[in-house]
Amino acid sequence: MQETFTISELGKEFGITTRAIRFYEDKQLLNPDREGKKRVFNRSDRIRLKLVLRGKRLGWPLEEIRTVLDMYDAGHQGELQQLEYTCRKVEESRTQLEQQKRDIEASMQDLDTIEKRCLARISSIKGDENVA
Amino acid sequence: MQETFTISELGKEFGITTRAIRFYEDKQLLNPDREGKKRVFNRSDRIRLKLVLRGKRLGWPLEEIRTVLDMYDAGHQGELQQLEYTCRKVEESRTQLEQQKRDIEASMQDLDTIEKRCLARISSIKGDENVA
DNA sequence: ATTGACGTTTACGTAAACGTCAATATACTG
DNA sequence: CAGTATATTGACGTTTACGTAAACGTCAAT
Repeated sequence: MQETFTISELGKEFGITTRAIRFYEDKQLLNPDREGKKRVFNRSDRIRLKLVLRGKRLGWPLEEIRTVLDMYDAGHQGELQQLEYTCRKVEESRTQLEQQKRDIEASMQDLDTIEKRCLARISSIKGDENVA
Repeated sequence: MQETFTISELGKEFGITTRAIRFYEDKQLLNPDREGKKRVFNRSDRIRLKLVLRGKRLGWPLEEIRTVLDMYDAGHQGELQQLEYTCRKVEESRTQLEQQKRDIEASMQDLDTIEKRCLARISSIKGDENVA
């Protein structure tokens, strides 16, 4: 595995545009090094980008993704105040994830119902075809 | 439980504005009856609205929510073509939900890690306080 | 008769999350 | 050394999902 990555390498790997990556940096989600003017992403930057995309798949706004990313760092250094704040944020995120999980379960069940109805109707149509 | 609902009743119940509800109607997510010009929502409209909000919590765009809502109806009536199309759409949604579920599990684990680190640091700080 | 609570449509405003140029620099490549 | 590829920073455009008035109708209660 490489040590560093260019912006277009990461774009290709994750199927996003370089514009998007620069936008994430602008929004403080990423903070790559520079060689001259060029961005140089290390492995940790790449992981952060992965986390951004995971957050996106869960429908989180970038602002919220940023606070989660910040929690990763905040766990290491910081004062008591900060650490306790982070703990509360962790709880909030957990609550939200649990809600999303329930929503997924419910949606899955609904999909099952829909599919069963569809398959039943399909086989009834095909059955009629055979009868006719 | 009431038979019908006004727009503001539903807004209050679900904590959204009437503007949002009208917007959902405009985007074909809802189709309430009218008494004169006034919208009259029945129980099924209310359930559709619930489904809309569930979709929103999962981060789906309204357009996608609409196709899911359409699947609920498409299961009942329609021709073979339509039914098979719906089945494929069901599969797509299932795949996406499974991805989201994986993302939630991963996020949960990350939150655990973060919290443990935080609690460890907190107790170490408080411990130092006692020692000092 | 008017006030207040609710409803309507029309229309412009806005924040988020990029897309899409344009102009420019830098690097390697034949 | 010209050409091609890749990078940069603006800056304006676009889509989604509403917010926010404005201007008006309706109906019950004071």
